[in-house]
Amino acid sequence: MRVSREQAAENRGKILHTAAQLFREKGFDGIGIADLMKKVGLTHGGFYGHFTSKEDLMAQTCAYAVDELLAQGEVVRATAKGSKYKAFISHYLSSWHRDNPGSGCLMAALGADAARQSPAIKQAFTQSFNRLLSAMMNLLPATKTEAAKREQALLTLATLVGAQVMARAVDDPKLSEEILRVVNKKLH
Amino acid sequence: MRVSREQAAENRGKILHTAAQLFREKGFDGIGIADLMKKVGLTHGGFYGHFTSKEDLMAQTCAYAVDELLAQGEVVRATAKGSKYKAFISHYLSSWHRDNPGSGCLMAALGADAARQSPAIKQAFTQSFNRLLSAMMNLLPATKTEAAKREQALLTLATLVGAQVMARAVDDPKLSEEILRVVNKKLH
DNA sequence: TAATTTACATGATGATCATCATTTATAAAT
DNA sequence: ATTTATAAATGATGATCATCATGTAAATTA
Repeated sequence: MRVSREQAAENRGKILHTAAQLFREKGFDGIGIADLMKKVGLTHGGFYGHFTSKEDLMAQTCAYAVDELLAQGEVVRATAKGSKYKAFISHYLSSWHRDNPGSGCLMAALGADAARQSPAIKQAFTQSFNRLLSAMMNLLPATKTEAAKREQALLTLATLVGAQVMARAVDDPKLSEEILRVVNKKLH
Repeated sequence: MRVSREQAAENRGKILHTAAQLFREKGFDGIGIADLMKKVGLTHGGFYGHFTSKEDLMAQTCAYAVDELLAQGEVVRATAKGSKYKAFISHYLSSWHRDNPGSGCLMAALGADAARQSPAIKQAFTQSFNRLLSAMMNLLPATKTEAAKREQALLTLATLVGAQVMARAVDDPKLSEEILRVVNKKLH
């Protein structure tokens, strides 16, 4: 049953949005095409009209997830009272972010997965990384040099990603909270 | 064909050692029992005499990998000229470590995977985390308080893990080197 | 030496997976 | 109004997976 052009485009967007969430929640290997499409509200057969393969979807999802993250970041940025940089750090290290990887940082959720994937996906991931890094640099005081901003953004991003990976991996709630709290404190 | 008790024990150890390597290289979902056993030099059927399930192996592998890491850490520690803490950081952020996740840090290789696994595995992972954290604290000057050592170890570990995850995920060799170099510089 | 135990091999099970050929229904084009 | 194009549904394909029942040969025990 054919649908309208706009309906098809909307379906394609839904696949990307749902994939961006499920991949981050369950990993690239943790979700299949059939389950993904069921969540979208379609059957698995229609998938290959929109994407040539699962790998194709994985690559496109990296870019899509960053689009969403940067849009989400604009909101945090607009509502921040004091330093936008510190507001971002606190937001990143929140327990909400820890408990909702599906709408959170791509690096923390899929960085380790991406490292094991094909060159095509690693390339898409690298572009996403560069976009996130640039966004972080823009939160830093304009008085600093570009080189200094880049170094600080790299260091801070590494710390944030590692903290969130560890906070999510451990079972002990107190330990998980401690990781987020201590890193948040040290980063301010 | 039955083998001797010691041969059986050695086989069990080989399974753990190989699993510890392959899981870190390919992720928990990236390697199957049949391929793992083939790498050990046995067939898949023998696996269930040593472990009750793949999940059982995953949990035991977490502890085993840390045993190896701590033994490996003793070597670095013994051969370090100056500060053992800084020697560890440089070793962690080396390109050798980036390119050999199979014998590297458990957190960086499997942290994101562990977050998605069953409580039993997250529990084993948490114990491994605590052991690694203690080992890091022991590298810090004895003059500091336990609380201060713990905070610094947590912060540094987060930064190291995040840096290695990112360095492995990106495709661009120069960018990957930059991440390791900048974080290494900032951490000294 | 004979009996027993058991580590591993073989082969099968059913589940899940990505992918694709075919069909169907409906939007778009004529 | 008729034709054409196509998005999605259906169902099948072969591959891979974890797990297990059974067989076998050799180590252990008696």
